[in-house]
Amino acid sequence: MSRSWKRSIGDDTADPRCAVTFMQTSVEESDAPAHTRPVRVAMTVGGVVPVLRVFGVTQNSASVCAHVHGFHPHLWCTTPQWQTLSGPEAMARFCDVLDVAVADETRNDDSARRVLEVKAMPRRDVMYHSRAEFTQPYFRVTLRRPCHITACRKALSRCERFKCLGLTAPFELYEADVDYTLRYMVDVGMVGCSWLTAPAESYAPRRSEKRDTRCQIEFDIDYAQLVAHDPEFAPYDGVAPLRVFSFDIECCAEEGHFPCPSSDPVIQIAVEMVVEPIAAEWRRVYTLGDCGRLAGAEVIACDDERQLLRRWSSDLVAADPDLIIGYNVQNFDIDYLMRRAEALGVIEFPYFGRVRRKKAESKEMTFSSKAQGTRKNMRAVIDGRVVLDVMQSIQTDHKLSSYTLNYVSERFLGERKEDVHHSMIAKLHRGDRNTRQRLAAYCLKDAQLPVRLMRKLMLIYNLTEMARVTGVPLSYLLHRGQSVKVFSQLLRRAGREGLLLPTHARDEAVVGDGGVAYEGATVLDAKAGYYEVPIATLDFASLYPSIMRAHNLCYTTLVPADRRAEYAETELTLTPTGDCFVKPEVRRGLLPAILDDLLSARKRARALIKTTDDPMMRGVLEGRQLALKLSANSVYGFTGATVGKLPCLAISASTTAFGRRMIDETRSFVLREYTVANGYPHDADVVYGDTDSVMVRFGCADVAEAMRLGALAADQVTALFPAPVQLEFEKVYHPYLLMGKKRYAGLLWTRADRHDKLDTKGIETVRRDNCAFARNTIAGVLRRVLVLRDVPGSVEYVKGRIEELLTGRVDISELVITKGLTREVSEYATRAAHVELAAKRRRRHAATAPRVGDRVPYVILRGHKTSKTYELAEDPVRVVERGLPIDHRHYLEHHLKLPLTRIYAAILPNVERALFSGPHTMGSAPQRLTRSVEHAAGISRFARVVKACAGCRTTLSDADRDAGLCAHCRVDAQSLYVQSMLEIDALAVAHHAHTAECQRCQRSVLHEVICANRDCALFYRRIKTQNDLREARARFAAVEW
DNA sequence: CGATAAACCTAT
DNA sequence: TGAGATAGGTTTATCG
Ligand SMILES: Nc1ccn([C@H]2C[C@H](O)[C@@H](COP(=O)(O)OP(=O)(O)OP(=O)(O)O)O2)c(=O)n1
Repeated sequence: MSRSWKRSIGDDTADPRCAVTFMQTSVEESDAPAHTRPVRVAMTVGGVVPVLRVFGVTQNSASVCAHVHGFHPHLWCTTPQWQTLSGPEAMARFCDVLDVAVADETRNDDSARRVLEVKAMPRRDVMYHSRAEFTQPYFRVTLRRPCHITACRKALSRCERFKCLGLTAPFELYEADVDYTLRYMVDVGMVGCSWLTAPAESYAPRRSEKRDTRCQIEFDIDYAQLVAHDPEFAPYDGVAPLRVFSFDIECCAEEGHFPCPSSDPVIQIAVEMVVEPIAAEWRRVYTLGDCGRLAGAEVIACDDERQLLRRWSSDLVAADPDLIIGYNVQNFDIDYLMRRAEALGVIEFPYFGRVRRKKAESKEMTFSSKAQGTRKNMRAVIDGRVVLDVMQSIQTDHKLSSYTLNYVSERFLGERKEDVHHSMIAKLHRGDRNTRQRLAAYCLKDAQLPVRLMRKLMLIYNLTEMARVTGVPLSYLLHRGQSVKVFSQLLRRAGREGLLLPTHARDEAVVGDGGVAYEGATVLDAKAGYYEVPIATLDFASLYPSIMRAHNLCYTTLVPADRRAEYAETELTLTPTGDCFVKPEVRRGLLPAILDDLLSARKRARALIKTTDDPMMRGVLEGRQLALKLSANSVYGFTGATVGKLPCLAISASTTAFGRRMIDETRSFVLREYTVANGYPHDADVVYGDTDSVMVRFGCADVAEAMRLGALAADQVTALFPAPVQLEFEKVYHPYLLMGKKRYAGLLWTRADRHDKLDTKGIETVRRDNCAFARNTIAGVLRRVLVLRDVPGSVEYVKGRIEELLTGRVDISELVITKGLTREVSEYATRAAHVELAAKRRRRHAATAPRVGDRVPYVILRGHKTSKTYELAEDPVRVVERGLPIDHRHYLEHHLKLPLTRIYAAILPNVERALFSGPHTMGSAPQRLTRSVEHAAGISRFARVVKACAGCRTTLSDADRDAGLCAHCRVDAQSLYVQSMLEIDALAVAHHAHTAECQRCQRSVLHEVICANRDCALFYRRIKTQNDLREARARFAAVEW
């Protein structure tokens, strides 16, 4: 076991007489001239051939690179005139003609043969069920290189080229859109993160002078020799010890500027190396200039930046990590380091991948999906190492209102983190060894946090499991979407049954009303109201997957309308959309089988949740369970994805149609069965339902009885439907506030003796685009009404909150609204506050401005009555720094009033009078805050400077200017004096308290607080009291007492 | 001014 | 050549 920073080179160097077994972490494409192949392979070819580099780790933590030879990509095709191609002679001619055609479609390639083989094989199309054992042969076209696949597709589309063979009809393509890496993995039965064995004597170890990589074990092997193990069974269900390299850099920018790699130096890099899941850890901090000692970390002080970069790069190579992690490392750190090294001419720097003589790269990628939106990111490509950007993982798995390291640390680790403002970084760097030591401590912390997040979120375990269940390599999980996972599973299942996936022609999707291709689920009308009796919730378990399994919905089971006559009625299922599928007894579909796998994995994850009491752990396992559920639902979604690889709306539309029928039947059953006429004390009512759930008012007053009836009804309804469809009694809401479709809140009970929690759906409290003030206030109301059952208390609470707001006592951090920037600023059709601000910020400071996919935080400032809201959005940090005036009344009118009115509509008569009139709505924000935006922004800069009375803030006449008080206030100067002193005193105390709290956070009272954590309420409070104090003192000083 | 479209985010 | 799906509520800008 490797127990040092450097990955030890011990007895692990491969002895060809022993087998090598390792866990695969990455599969990468490369190529080499065929004549240099060190191992014998089945197919003899010339020119450049592809070589797969399979990287991984042994159980002893030795790094491995297997150069896998002899695997060539292929696609399939067929033609209605297949009979023309019977016989070896015709095939040989076809092969030759195709080779020429492919050559004509290929650029920059050697002249060696491209079409290596065309072989007719008995296969079938996954589309449609067919009884026939054999319909027509399919031709497997093996090509030399991955780039020839595209060329071959183009060649096959040119019908005229094949006229000479008597082929005039267009070819139909199959599996012509499969990535080479995935093709290989599917064909050899290798799933992501699986264990592999190169058996003894099957491989050729690389002698040191022939090594291409820096892995400890490096060998060549024929692809047919490398054995892939099933991850289902021990010992191949485990995870190898992975070496994880986490780092963070600090740069020194010009005053007030964001660092720019062409001019601004990298001054520190902190690294934490860990071996997962073993707790071995090493820490190093590379500093520019000498630096005091750090506990638990080695300081490597460099005199020169070039030396620092070189040292970091070579240390990374020595550490030989499998995983490189960090927070936002792809967008910032890695890219910056590489650009910086280039600017400094440190040519050896980018060679920190595992492949010698290959540079790491950083390139821009955009990912776009409906659920995730559009995200533009840099992606670091480092051969043999997987880059896991913890920020990106959290962005895909969690919906948060901010994704800064500060915010997520607090959220997931429960600890505040300091953020050193860039101007401070330069100061600390330019100071002495002590200030640099301080900086190094921050830098190190930022390198350690990603490791802690990774552990807490169990990223490695969760990703490994997902890679194994869905079959895709780790990198696909990090950079691609749901569809490739479904595609991978489909390819595997189809392959096992001799079926081929047609390559879908990309034409315009048939889009119906509102840009939707087919009808989705039913949402029952909500009987809005406040229910004081228990409402039982019945919910189908994994509804769409269970429908697809129950009715055997699949490409392979679909029967086209004109072939129904070939089947007995009992062999078919007619779906509500009029589509027809064969029953599982005739043929079991691929999709149901895929869903079986995913759902059993989900079941295992759910079972694990019950084994722990730690809420954080439960949360993580819950996330894993949800990810598997999402994958299962995405199997359904894949069939409905009209811009995807294999849409089949008969499947997706039938699934939703069954779902609609089921929710209707469930509703009718409950209404019909649970009646006074049938001996129950009350007539039941279905007050709401969405897609797969019904909310039932059985009429009983106690929770236990509602649970009993709910469970009973669930079982009865389950019996109405084919297995594995199952209606579950899940929970009771009591009381229940139903506001409308997709909007409700209720106290949730899963057991009769105590409630679980307040559950809120769709209401403002769960929406990230509401400010915390609105969310917290509404949540406070819901808690008082539904949990404490104290309506009058809730009214008082609201009034108090409104008063706080209007008197300027609400912290700015509670008034920050965030909205996602969903596209480029120029692409918006209408103006919107967050978009205008994003544009403004770009003009101010392009490097720190929000990018597509980022969330834009803003507050609304006071402005002229004629101003549009979108003109009044401003960056919260700027607002605090400059003391810009917030439009508190805007928050009342636009973020609180309507939501609260809707909530109270079911609870209180005359909401307007009860909540929004009275003295608390008068407000009396301090004058300082009532300056208009124009004033603050300097539009009235040329106006004569007026001076206000320190007592009442009225404008002072020239005569009173020097005194600082108007005639009226001068009368009571003495009490004003006391008042002012008290105000200054209170502010000083508050400022001291905030500073002290920040010092506690930074774990040092000896130093000035330098944190600028925008996601920390304390930061805003501290700056605000600081400003208030300064102004109060200035006002005081302006008076001739 | 009222209707409608655009934008966002959520429920399932 | 990549991208699971649809339903629906609310706020704000814009159109007529
Ligand atoms: N991201 C999602 C969530 C749901 N659905 C569809 C398919 C689901 O079967 C159905 C019901 O959704 P639920 O959220 O109730 O989840 P499930 O029924 O799938 O799972 P369970 O109720 O077992 O948690 O809605 C979907 O297509 N995509």
